[in-house]
Amino acid sequence: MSNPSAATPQPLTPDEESLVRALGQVMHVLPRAIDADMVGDRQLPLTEYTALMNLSETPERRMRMNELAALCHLSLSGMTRTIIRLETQGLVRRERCEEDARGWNAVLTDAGYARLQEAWPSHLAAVRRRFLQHFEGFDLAQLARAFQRAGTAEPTD
Amino acid sequence: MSNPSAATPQPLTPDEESLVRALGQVMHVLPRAIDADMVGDRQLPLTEYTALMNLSETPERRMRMNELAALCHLSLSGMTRTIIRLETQGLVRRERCEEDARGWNAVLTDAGYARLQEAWPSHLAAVRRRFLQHFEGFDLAQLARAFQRAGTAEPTD
DNA sequence: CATATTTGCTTGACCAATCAAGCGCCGGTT
DNA sequence: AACCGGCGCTTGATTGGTCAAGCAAATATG
Repeated sequence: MSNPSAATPQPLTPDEESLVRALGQVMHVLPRAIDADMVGDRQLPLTEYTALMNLSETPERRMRMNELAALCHLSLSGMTRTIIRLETQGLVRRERCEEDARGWNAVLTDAGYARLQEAWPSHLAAVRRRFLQHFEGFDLAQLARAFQRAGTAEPTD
Repeated sequence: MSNPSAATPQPLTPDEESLVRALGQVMHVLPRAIDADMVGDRQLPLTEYTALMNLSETPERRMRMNELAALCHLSLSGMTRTIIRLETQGLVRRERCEEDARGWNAVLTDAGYARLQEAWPSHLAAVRRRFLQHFEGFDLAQLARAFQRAGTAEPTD
């Protein structure tokens, strides 16, 4: 009767339950909404924006595919494909890596930088309006730390 | 010079910045991690689990495709396809709707209910371990309200 | 009451992501 | 210096979702 392996575990409290449901909703709605904003506004999908942005934050505006993929939360092959899309638009160029001929650098072109500058305010506004706005009065640093912990996935086992 | 339409908007504060980045990480990592836990543990992908769960919470264990799609954060066609997958496993059955012959009800079978019972603790544990755990000490109700606001997407315009 | 419009759902075409396999290049071993 | 396992990236196949078109039942309209 009190066999722990057969026992039904404690269910979530109502507050936990609503938080989990609300997070589910946000995870579904937010990226799509922001992407739609940016496409509608500047014709630049969120994935491509993210790639350009990460490149721009680097001193030489270039990065190895490896590292860029990680920063964009994309698999390596997903990153390859995104960069190809950007390359055909002339926003990025690929160069063989000097110190390792297997590697490639994605390099932000001037056109790419200009496109980013143009799209940046739109992204900023979307993030503010659709997300940050709803957290006024919260301790954002504390929240950020909690999310960083949750975002650091331990392997499944 | 002070032309507002040409002015660069205020960038995010460092705290805002890290919160946004951390949320991006979470949105990418969490669903995959929980899905992987459940598939590894119980062979039941998160999408299918969610459908079963929503059906089970209804008095007659049945629901119109419409409503179920909304609760599962899925498009209607995505829902159709998920239900078809569940149907071939015998976890769900489809019945014509009595009061409107265009409509269908997805009905949770006994096998489906059993499967859900079996998978439920695994889902619960994953949610606790990967998410809720990191928010001990937070005002969860307040957080939930903020996420509910953020999850209620106003149309893009 | 016949016809047009709308509604509920499925189907087809597509797309962006993933995983797995492949291809060169690297670097250590003998 | 020839080999060989590992690494960086791309390519091919598949998947799970979306949107748009289709179909049948329902409802509104003349």
